Amino acid sequence: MPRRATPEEGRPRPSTIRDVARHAGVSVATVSRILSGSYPSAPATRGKVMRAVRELDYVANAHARGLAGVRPKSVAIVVTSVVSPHYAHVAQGVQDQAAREGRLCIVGTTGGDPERELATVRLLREEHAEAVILVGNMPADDAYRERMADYARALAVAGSRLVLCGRPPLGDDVPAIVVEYDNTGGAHAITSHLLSAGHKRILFLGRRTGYTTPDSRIAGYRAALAAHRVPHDPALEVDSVVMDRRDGHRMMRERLDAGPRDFTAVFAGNDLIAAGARAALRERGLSVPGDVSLVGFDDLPPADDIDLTTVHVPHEELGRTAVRLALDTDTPGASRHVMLGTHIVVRDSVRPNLEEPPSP
Amino acid sequence: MPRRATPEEGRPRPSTIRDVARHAGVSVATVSRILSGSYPSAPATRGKVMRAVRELDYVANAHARGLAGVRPKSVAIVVTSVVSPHYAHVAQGVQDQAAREGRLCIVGTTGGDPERELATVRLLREEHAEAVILVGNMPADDAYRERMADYARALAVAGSRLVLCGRPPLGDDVPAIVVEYDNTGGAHAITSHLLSAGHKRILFLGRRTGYTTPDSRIAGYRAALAAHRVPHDPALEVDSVVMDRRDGHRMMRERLDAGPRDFTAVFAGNDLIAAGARAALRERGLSVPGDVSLVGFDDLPPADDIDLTTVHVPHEELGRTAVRLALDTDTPGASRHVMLGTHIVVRDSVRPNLEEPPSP
DNA sequence: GCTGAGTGTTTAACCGTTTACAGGAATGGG
DNA sequence: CCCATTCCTGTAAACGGTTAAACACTCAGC
Repeated sequence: MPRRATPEEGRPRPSTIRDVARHAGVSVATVSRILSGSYPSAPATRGKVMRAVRELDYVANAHARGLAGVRPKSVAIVVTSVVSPHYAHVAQGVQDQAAREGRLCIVGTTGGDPERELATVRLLREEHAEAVILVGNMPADDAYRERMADYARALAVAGSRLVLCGRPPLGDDVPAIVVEYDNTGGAHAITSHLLSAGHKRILFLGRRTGYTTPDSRIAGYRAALAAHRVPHDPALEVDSVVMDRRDGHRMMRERLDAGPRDFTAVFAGNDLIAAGARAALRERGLSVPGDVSLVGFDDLPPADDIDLTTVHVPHEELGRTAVRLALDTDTPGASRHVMLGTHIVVRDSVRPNLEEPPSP
Repeated sequence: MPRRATPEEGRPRPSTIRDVARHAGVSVATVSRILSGSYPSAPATRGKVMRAVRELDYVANAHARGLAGVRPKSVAIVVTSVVSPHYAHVAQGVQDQAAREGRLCIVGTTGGDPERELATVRLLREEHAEAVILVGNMPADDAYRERMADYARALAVAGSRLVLCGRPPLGDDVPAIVVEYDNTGGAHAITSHLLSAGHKRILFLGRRTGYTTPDSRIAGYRAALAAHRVPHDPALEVDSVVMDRRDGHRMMRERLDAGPRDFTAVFAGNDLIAAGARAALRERGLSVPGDVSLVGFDDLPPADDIDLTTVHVPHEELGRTAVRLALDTDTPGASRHVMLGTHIVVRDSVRPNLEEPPSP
């Protein structure tokens, strides 16, 4: 007999539905039905049961319930890190919506390590969460797509749905939901903003070929240049590896040290890079926006502090939408795809370019 | 017969331990034992089972396992919000340690609402997580203590342990683990730092009576003043309600507008307040540290950006320690209490006070 | 008085694991 | 050659819920 608590040891045991039934003088089935509320019951019985529940401080055992075939009330989100503002905001949106729908939220971090991602998805598969939301930026190669498709199928079998957040869709045959936001459009809009202010030599800080988010942003940058008939100079695109503040500082410092300044504006691939670049500019005696105009992308905390004109990304809405779509049972197996809009936020980091007046 | 999937419908069903057993030609008990690894088994059998597991892509059902009496592999953390840097860092520490020990991490947010906290703890009680870590700042009144004690007892009955992070202990009779950090010591140290630089009129921004964290910080501030025999002027303590950047800006602006400046240094209750105060000072043409010295508390992202001398709080270690202690089964029911140290980080926001040279 | 409909409750099967106990096949000692 | 010992594997009983189906009861209609 695999009883954990033998009768003689006095360790208190959480009260079960059986205890409640006994206490209320009804059967366990009645208690279950009254608690789930999905069945008519006599007011008297209902009262007795509710009183017993209160008196015994009963809470259902989530595992027993899950085992009995009721979808567990939880969604999961997997991010690289919870301290990174973008992920934190998406996670907050997921939390909000999950709480609103009475769900718990499981959070997994991978630190960008595919092995840990695999291990996490495995654990989540065991958990049978309603949805597994993957948010983050991964190289968009075939191996990656294959892996995501595997996740999607495995999770679908376990009754969970996979939601890809801020990643490109996988194809209609893969049972996954995709919630994206418009990187290309945002980059196009803010590049146009700089171009309209007369800037023609715009340094792009943070190219990272093969990664979908930076790729889309630089595509918007190039498209805007083309639309304004401004020649595209590949030498103005600077590669980044980590896309953080330190790297922004490094890129800008190296650029300034490499020779005379050949740009009047800077488009940083995200706000962290912008913050780092701004610091490097100032160290070299260049003011923003006085000497150099600067824009970023993301509209995250540092942006407001340094008065940065940037592209607003609906981080929290991304998370909320992911949960809403995943929990929307109208279209069970369908693979859906939503694209959220972005828009520029004008602060005070751009000035008209006076160095080289537009030739008439 | 409550079968969900009737034979005719082709919806794939996750493979169970029974499928694996059948596939490998052994009994379910053997599979279970081999997978748990806690029992000797013949290499041949082991090979067959592992192959079946691979071929069927089997993962155990966490609910069935939990129900069968195995402690679920998950810890939970409850915070006000995941976008707030302090909580985010603590959560990151929890994540790290949890992942290191092969655990999943459930995160709940309350938005500071006691009702949501209650609801979350309830849901977590159902979940039977190994540990429930509560981090945050709540009014330290009797009602609150009573509620925490209730949580602790209820969770203990469900087999979970309550960990209070950055909150004061509840007493030895309550089965809770407490992980604190030294607010008073840090505030004392950084106030001394200002005093040593010759500042005697130090404005404290962010008093919030009744809340333990601000209370401890202001206690350190007062103690340092006393230790240096500098008179304590209550008019130099400014109350805050929300303790964020905006409020720091407001407090400083109102103070500067209210009359002539009667302080040479500012001790902000946290780095966000410091950032806001710094912005307000600059708007009034006062430079930091040229005209006014400024220090904060927490050592979170804005601090580095604005070169703020502040008190470092071991956020992530707080989270890691919480998990470690909770999972340490050497001392099962014991209520433990750990206090982590803090130390000041000197950057460039303090200058010696020249306005009023120390009288000899 | 009997049937039938309509309520409200109970009985019992089932979810997928773990594990105490029983059982069977080698192995070795006498 | 028999029996004790060791080693592995199988059987079956929990774990704590949900729910289809059977059942009891009340009351209306004929």
